Parts: sequence; C-alpha cells; structure tokens
Amino acid sequence: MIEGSREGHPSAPGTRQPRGRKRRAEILKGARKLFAQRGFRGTSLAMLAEEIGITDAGLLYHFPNKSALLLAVLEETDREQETRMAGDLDTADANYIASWAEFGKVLEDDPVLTALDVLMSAEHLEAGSEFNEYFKGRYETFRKRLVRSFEAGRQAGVFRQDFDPLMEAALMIATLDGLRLQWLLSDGRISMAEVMRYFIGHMQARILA
Amino acid sequence: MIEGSREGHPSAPGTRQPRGRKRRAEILKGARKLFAQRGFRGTSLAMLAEEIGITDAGLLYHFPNKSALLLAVLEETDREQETRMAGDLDTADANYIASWAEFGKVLEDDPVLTALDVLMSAEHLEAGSEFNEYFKGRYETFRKRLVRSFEAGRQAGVFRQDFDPLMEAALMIATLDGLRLQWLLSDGRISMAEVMRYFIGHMQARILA
DNA sequence: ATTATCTATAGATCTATAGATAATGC
DNA sequence: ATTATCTATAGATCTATAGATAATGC
Repeated sequence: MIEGSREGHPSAPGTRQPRGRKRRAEILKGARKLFAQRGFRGTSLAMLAEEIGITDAGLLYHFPNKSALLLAVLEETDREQETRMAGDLDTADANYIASWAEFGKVLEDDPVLTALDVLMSAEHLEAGSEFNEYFKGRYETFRKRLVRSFEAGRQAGVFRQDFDPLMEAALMIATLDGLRLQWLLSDGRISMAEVMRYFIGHMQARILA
Repeated sequence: MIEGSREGHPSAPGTRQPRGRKRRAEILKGARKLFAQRGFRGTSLAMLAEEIGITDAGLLYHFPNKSALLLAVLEETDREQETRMAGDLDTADANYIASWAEFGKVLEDDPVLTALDVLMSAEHLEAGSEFNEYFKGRYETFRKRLVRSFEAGRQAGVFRQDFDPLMEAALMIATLDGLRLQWLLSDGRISMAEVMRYFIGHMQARILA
C-alpha cells in the first residue's frame, strides 16, 4: 500500500554520488525536525526546502512526493530506535526490567524524535488513512515483543506466575506514551525519566518472583 | 492571545435566532467530528461546510475564522467534560478513587471526543503556536486538581502519608493519555476501560491507608 | 428591519511536473 | 555521460471578503 522507498533496480536517486547522499541526509533531518514541530500536514515542501536551502523541485528529485518522504523518515527513525533499544526488548530478567526504567530518559534525550512520534501517530489515527496501518503495526509489534519478554521471564522463574503479561505490556506502553505528551506540554517540568522510573519500580514489585 | 469567542456587545452572530443557533450547533458538531478524524490542519472549511450542507462563506458568518471555530469547539468540549467528571476530581476518598477507575470507560464512550483531544494536543505541541498555551494550561489545571485530591485524601486519613501526590497524578494522567492512543490504534482491542481499572486497582494498593 | 446564507472571487498557498542548467565522475 | 539542482509554471486547493439574496421576527 505504501510505496516509494525502494525504486526500480538502479539505486534510488540521491544515493549515487556523495553529494546526493549528503543532501538526502539533510532532507531527512530537516523533515524530521519540521514534521516534529508542525506535523506532516502543517509542513509544506516549500517550507522544508527553504529550511534546507534548496528548492522544492530539488527536494522532489530525492523523494518523488511528500508521502515517500515521510515513509523514508519513519524507516530511518525505526532503524535508530531498533538499534537503541535493541536487546532491551527481546528477553527479560531483573536486569532488563531495570533498563526499561530508563526508557523515559532515552526519550528525553531525543526530543525531536519524541515529538515526531507523538505527532505522526496522532495525525494518522483515522482508519484507512495512508499511514494508519503502519502505526497500528508498530504498536502491535512493540506490544508483542514486550509480552514475549514477560512470558520468557515468567518461564525463567524471574517473574511470578500470576500476572497478566498483556495487561502489563499495554500499561507500560501507555505510561510511556502518555508521559511524552505531558512532558512536551509542561516545558519538561514533568520528567518522563523520573515518572517512568517510579512506574517501573512499582511494576517490579508487582511481577518479580 | 486567543480571540474570537466573545464578540462586542450585541450577541454573537448565529445566536440570535433559533435557526442560527441550530446551525451553529451543527457546525460545532461537524467540526468536532472532522477535526477528530483529520486534524485541524487536515480539515478545510470547504470540507466542513460540505459535511454540514452549507457553503464555506455561510460557515464564516458564524465563526469569523478557522481558529475561532476551533476555540469554540474546545470551549464546548471543556464544558462537557467538566460536567461529566464534575465531582470526581475535587475531593478524594475511597469512593472517588473507584470512580477514577471508570475514566477509561468514560473515554471509550465518546470516541470522537477522545480522538479530538489526542489530535488537537498533538497538533499544538509547538511552543508559541496559537493554541499551545491552552493545552499546557489544561494539563496544569487537571494535574493540580488531582494533586489537591490526593492531598485532601491524605489529610482525611484515607490515604497513606508516604506517597508523592504529584508523581501519582502525573502517572495517572499519563496512563489515561497513553491508553487513548493505544486504544485508537488497536481497533479497540486494547481496552482503555479494562487497563485503567487494573491501573487504579494497583494505585489503591499503593496509596490507601 | 434584521439575521442568515449564498455566489463570486481575490490572493495566497500547495504539490508536482517539464525542461533547462550546473556539478560530478569516468 | 550521468547525476543533482534550478526556473518556471500548471492546476488544485485554501482562507477569507464583498456584495447580493433569502428567511425570519416584529
């Protein structure tokens, strides 16, 4: 359904020469920033081009249209988040839980990415809209990985038998997501890092064997 | 800073005759729906006018511009939420906490309003943007009311002495906010009502005396 | 007589394309 | 020779206003 990232066979435009690759990276960085500040719909190609110091037609040489650009931004941030949170998601023991306590801090350290995620998810809530499936899938995947972690920890005897992994996963994700909004709308006075540590502390009390 | 809701002295246009008042209400309802589906920036006056069965110029007789329309929508939803959650916020004892457990259910019962809140908050995250202060203020107010509830319950001896009201308030709001997104992006498979009850159950265990 | 709505349109975007030009790599 | 970028512009919006007309209330 979502097209545009991988072209035919010859490598995508803007990736063949160093100059092009560099410009492409600048475009992605600028897009991430403006989409995070003003949303996908609130950012025009002209605004973005000006931010980068290029014309909008120049920009469209690199990405065939605005949607393809957003897709590329999302693919890039996905890769980053994957490497950042890598091991923390796919196994679980007492140490991993401790690392979950730092997820709030991780988000605070990249405010642009945090705002981007909040805004892009919200702008694509509508069923059937172009990126809706993408965001639904991302939630599903993330939640499933957490659930598997909880189950693994339970089988390893690190966690108790009588808790509901899906419930805990949904709650943990909700906490993290909700904190983003509150952090962004309180000039940072509500600390994601702090509240997340508090939350995970109590989660440990609930589920550790 | 935000203008447009209250006009000069003669009552606002569209409120003087029954026909006008009815149309005005239809506009607000349509705006709520479309803003919730496609965002403020994603909704054009023409789209909205068509939804209602009027022309965009006709619409602008009732609200001088798009911002004034959003402001009116927000004022209306504020009033509704205030009456709905009325007593539940300004005192706290064991019963009130039980009513907090139903906040998830309350949000599930009005999906349009829930999506509207998520989308409008996200679209106005940027410091200095037209409605940013409005959303910041709303969070601040809500959080303060909860903190006061917690403190009142503590002084009444219903709650323990050794918990942090601000932390619990921030966490409770984050949970509710995060659940909205997860609920909306899971076709309702993650139930706000259910997870919120679970959360409040454990909160009670933490803070009840 | 006043209030509500419409037609028509200005003027400012916005996305995207065509075709020309400049920069790079062989 | 190929890749990257620009100029110019089409065509589709978008918000908002001016001025005309229709509906309502006295």
